[in-house]
Amino acid sequence: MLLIDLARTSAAVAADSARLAKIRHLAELLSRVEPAEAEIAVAYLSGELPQRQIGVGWATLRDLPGPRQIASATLTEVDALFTQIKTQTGPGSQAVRKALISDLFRSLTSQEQSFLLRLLGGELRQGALNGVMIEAVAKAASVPSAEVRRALTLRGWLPAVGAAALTGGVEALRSFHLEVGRPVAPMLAQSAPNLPAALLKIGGPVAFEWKLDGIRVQTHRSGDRVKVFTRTLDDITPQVPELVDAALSLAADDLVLDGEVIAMRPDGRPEPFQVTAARVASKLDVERLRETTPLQVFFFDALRVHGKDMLDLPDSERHTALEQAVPATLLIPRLVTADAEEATAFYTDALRRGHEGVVAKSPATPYAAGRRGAGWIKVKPRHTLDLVVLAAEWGHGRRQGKLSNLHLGARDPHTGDFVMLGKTFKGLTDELLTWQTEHFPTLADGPTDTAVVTLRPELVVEIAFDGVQRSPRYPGGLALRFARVLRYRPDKPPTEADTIETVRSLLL
DNA sequence: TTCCGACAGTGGGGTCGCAAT
DNA sequence: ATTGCGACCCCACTATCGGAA
Repeated sequence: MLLIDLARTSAAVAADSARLAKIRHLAELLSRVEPAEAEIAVAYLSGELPQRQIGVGWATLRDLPGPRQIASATLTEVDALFTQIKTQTGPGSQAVRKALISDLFRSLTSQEQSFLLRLLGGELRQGALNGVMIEAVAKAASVPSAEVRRALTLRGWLPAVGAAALTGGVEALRSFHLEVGRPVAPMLAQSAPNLPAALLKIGGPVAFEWKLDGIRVQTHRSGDRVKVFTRTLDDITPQVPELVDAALSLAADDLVLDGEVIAMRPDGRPEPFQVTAARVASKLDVERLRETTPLQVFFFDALRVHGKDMLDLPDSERHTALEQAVPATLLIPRLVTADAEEATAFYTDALRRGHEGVVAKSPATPYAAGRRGAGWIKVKPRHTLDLVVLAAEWGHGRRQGKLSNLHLGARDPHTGDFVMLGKTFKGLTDELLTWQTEHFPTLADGPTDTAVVTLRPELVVEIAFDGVQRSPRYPGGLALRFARVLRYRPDKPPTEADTIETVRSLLL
């Protein structure tokens, strides 16, 4: 199949806003792809590469050659080139990558170029990713989408599942099993603003567990072989030897566990997320890091114990099996209750100990991997501050032509100036975006046709955020975590905005 | 007819390892 | 030695479609 076929389909998908129409376009193409190219087609049209990453980003994609008129590139050829690019390494490799990409682009039409630019840039922007592609695969292969979903849960990689469905139908999909050593799509949580809301969503008794601010880890053990995967199914086994040891210390030797790994201080309080993230990302001298920044693992779910798959069992049964297989020191604290007061005490205790919050779980739900079902609901405290808008950036994609990303500042009471604490584009409605775009030019302190439009510090905005972290980037050495807009405060003058000292006092 | 679950999109800060400067 | 880049860790929120109620 030709790349231009995919590029045309992608354009048609982007042009139709209805999901069912997108699915029709995708299914039409998938139903005529050769078996050998099925995985490539499913990958490209859902924004992935069969190679996952090939070391090419936006910087490499700048200043590429112009298009030609005739489309001739096949999927197989492009895929082979991407594999070649991925294998480049060592001095000079970046230049080779760039040369290979340039050669490819010289042979492409403008429609093919546009498609690959978005694909390699990681922003397909056709309104169809995994969720829509699952339906398209099901339609093209004439199989129920539930079968595709089930296989995807167990395999964790849609291009492989899609290719299996297209070439082998339901039978091929049913051959996917939980395989020890191969990661499963992790179950994700929804969020609720507070405990009562979480209790209400689930109803009946609820299992509450501490939410630790660390890194999600899926741990597989078969005999003396252990593998550890992140939320995005990347293998981090070499970086977490403590976790490998913990898994090997268990009596059960055929298991898959879900948990969180986190760096703990000697006094038992958790390190800030930055410390855990740096530790887990480090690949050099892990043995030394093990002493300076030890990791601890806390398991909260069991997908397989003693060789028995438990994904379809209710949470309460999985947890019973977990308790039997894992000592209490390796378990996340958990309380099952229907009582709001007990739940509140558990929550405040978790926060007092420095943790992020709690996750409320329905004892009845199976391990619904890969979907944010209502089975798990996270609850975290929310802080707010009144900050000053220092600048705004022009948006991209559906925010093209709108002033979007806000630069936020806190007041310095000594100088009267404002100290930048980060940016946010979250929480803005279309109405607010339109208002900003019309109103901000009247506040502009300079040109408005630049990427960043500087404003006079006159507008106060109420911002919600999860916490304060140390920043090497901003002048105050502080940044807000997960900042989002709640509302503008035209009633409040900037001289009454919150101060940098208030923000600093939140860094504990 | 209305409601609501699922999905895609829009990006945020921090950190690492590697290659280039 | 420092900078730029790609990748990946954490993540909130809104708009939209279309099936469920």
